[in-house]
Amino acid sequence: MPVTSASMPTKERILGAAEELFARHGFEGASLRQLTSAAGVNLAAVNYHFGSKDRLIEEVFRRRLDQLNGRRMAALQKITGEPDATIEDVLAAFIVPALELSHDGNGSLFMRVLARAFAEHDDTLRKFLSDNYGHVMRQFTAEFARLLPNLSKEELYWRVDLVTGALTHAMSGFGMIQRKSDVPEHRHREQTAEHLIRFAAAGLKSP
Amino acid sequence: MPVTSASMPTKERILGAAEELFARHGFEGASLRQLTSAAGVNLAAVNYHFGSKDRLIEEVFRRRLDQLNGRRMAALQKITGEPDATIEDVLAAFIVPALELSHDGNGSLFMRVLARAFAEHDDTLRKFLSDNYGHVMRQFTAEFARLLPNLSKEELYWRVDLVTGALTHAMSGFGMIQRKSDVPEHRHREQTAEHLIRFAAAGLKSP
DNA sequence: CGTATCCTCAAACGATCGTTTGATTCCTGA
DNA sequence: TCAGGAATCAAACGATCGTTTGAGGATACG
Repeated sequence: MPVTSASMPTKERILGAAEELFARHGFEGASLRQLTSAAGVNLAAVNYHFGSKDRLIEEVFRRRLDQLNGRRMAALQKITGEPDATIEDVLAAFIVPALELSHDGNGSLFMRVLARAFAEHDDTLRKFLSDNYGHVMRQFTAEFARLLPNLSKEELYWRVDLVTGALTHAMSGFGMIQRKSDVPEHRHREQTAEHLIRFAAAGLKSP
Repeated sequence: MPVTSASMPTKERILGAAEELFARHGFEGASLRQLTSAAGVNLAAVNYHFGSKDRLIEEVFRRRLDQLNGRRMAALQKITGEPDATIEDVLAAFIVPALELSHDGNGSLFMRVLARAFAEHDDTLRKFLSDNYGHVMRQFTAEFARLLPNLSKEELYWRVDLVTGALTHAMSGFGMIQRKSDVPEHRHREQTAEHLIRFAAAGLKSP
């Protein structure tokens, strides 16, 4: 199934509408009829281009996570060499790419989709995410382990999990992450990153 | 302990099955036919006893939150008088009742339902929770503000929100909260509380 | 031009959804 | 004992779900 230039707009429009409606109403709550109507395409287009609703869901994740986790891994790579890297550096490698995504186009909607994926305990979806992107979390956890040698493995998993929960919660839009009108966007993003990193670092390093 | 039992009244059996299926498949994902079948009651029983599916959802929350937030407020009340209360004390008042619920009957399933409610941005459900239980979070936030006078209001909301996210995430069962077989349950609950409180306190008090 | 391929479209498929109905059974109070 | 409300039941309601179909339009290449 070659991707022609004519088919690309339709696929992109479906993915965009899917991201928004999945964020707003959940995977089961958003119907293909709502979705294709919002995208301005025919109902059958989803099954034609993606095969099924489940495969569409996977593509929504793939489109954002390939980029997001690519940037995360690239940022982490620069640190692993440095002998004087800090917890804050590793956290920045994890958080900053997500904040860049949040302020780029409809990326913030995707963070809400991601939060839903955590809340869903759907095995198929969890396996898909684990298979394709589990290595990223493992890599970051390994780096945290290197920088926190005093922590037992159990204690480390605990804290990484708590940090993950806090960040997912915050970045999916529950939090106070709202830019004041007199603060330029890139400055706001820096401030948000500082907040999250300071909080998470304190939790990780707690005695 | 089974979620439902033939000896229980119909309303209780429905509520138990609803809690389990809402936790597992979400509010839209769990159908009344699955639900009533699991509860061993007739399909029409939900609409007869609760009026509608939405009202059933509210009752699932009310049954647990009345008890949970009652205990939280009682615990907080004991602290507000004490002049030498600590952040850790306030966090304990918030966390320990939730952990007691998690280890009591099917309370842990309810924490997953609660996590879903956070992920859903459904306005009706959020308004219901805010109207009925919003005063609890406001009371705790006020107490944090008293014990952290250096923090700006904005900074405080930030950190309280991050703590909420971490705890919701952890207590809904993603985390490593699994008791080892050689640790008695009440001791495991104490250890879990210590973990959560230490992490959250460090985040709240971070410089 | 003709034809092969990609794509779109309206329509329909069977399944399942939340809800309602009306009859029937159960149980209690007088 | 028996009347009457409470509770349960099978069945059906209209609506909506994800998916499939087959015809027709669009486009590129010989």
